[in-house]
Amino acid sequence: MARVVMHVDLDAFYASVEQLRRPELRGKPVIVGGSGVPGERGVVAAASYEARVFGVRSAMPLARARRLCREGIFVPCDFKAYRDASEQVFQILHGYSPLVEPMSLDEAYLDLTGSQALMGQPEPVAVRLRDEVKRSCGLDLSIGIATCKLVAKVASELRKPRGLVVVNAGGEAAFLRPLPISKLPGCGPSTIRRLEPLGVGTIGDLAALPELLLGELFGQYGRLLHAHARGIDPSPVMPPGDPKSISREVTFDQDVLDPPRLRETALALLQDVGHSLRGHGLAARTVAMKIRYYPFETHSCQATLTYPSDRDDELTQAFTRLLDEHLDQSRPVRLIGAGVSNLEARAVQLSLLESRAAERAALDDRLDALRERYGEQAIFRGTSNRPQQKDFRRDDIDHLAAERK
DNA sequence: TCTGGGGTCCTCAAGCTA
DNA sequence: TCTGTAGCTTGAGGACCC
Ligand SMILES: [Mg+2]
Ligand SMILES: [Mg+2]
Repeated sequence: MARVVMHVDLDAFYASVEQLRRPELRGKPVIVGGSGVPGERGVVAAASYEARVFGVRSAMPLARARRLCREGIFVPCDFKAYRDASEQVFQILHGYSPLVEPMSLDEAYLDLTGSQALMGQPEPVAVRLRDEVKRSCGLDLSIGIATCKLVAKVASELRKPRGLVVVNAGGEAAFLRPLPISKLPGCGPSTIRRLEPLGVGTIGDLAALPELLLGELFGQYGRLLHAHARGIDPSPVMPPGDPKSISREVTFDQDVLDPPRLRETALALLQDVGHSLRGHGLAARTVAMKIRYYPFETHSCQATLTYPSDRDDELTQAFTRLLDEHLDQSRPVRLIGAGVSNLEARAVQLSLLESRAAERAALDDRLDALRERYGEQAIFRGTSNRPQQKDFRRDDIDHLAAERK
């Protein structure tokens, strides 16, 4: 049975939240970005549709946005406000499907497969959802509905703002065909640059290329690209899981050539990382440092601990080593960051459970070594029988058990 | 115009080992 | 016993997303 996947995306989210709580900003070109410090280095996080008329776009340096839009109202980011608004919206989303995959504060996939009897046809469901979010949160959103996540996402982006686009089963490839490859999620500047010389401008052009060629050019991603261009994307809607990495970084308003200050800044960031790590009940095996030197050259390095840790002292020790080894003290630093990855659930208390698990793992290693030396059938765990092994004793037992019935 | 911050996933190379 | 290799881990960098 074909799936019913919905992609929901709030329109100009941060800017809309600002206009919602400050009515004087409504109908005006609002540009959200930075932290509000004059002269800071920052980019546009969101622009209201009134500002977009001037050519202002997300990810554009604020300095450029100011030149493009002299009458723009520049507002610093307030993530707490956006998080609060986002939570309200997600409350509503959960009323429409038990399976919601958040992609960011302003975006989510909902799996509506099999909900027709309960909820009705997908399109009227989408209209109700849109109206409910508007009524109770005051925010506009766009919706795409299709048989897979990829096509649903392209659909939701197509008629923003307040768009609703449904792509019926079987119509995926035809829907994508005329669109420029830039609309395909995952197809960014670098991929576009490499496809251009092949004469690929539209998703249809891309779909026409042999899978082998794409595999040759783009490796694993090439095969995915080939499927995506045809509207094929079997990836399931997944509930949120544990984070895979946690990091904090800052770009200085002016480049810094002062090792003690860099160190203090970085260690404060790392403590924040540690705090978040413990908040998630996780421990990290890898500690990482990121540095961006003047003018814009980024380096990263990482070290793996012998065992996972969530303790500031241990993380700090590893991080300090990275800093001492890798910081080039002669170069001005633009950005510094700290992070952890290779995360695992924190061991419960200190002990039994954990040390037993470790013992078991060590035992497995020894058994594997013996098997390598003496053959697969040589040895098994005390409690386990040889799988599939014809063993007359077992046959007898099985036979008796069957007769006893 | 001068390039944020928080993530995810991929690639490639090198070392290790089953 | 030696050799070859497949697969994992680690580390650096890059593309991409919002
Ligand atoms: Mg979005
Ligand atoms: Mg959005």
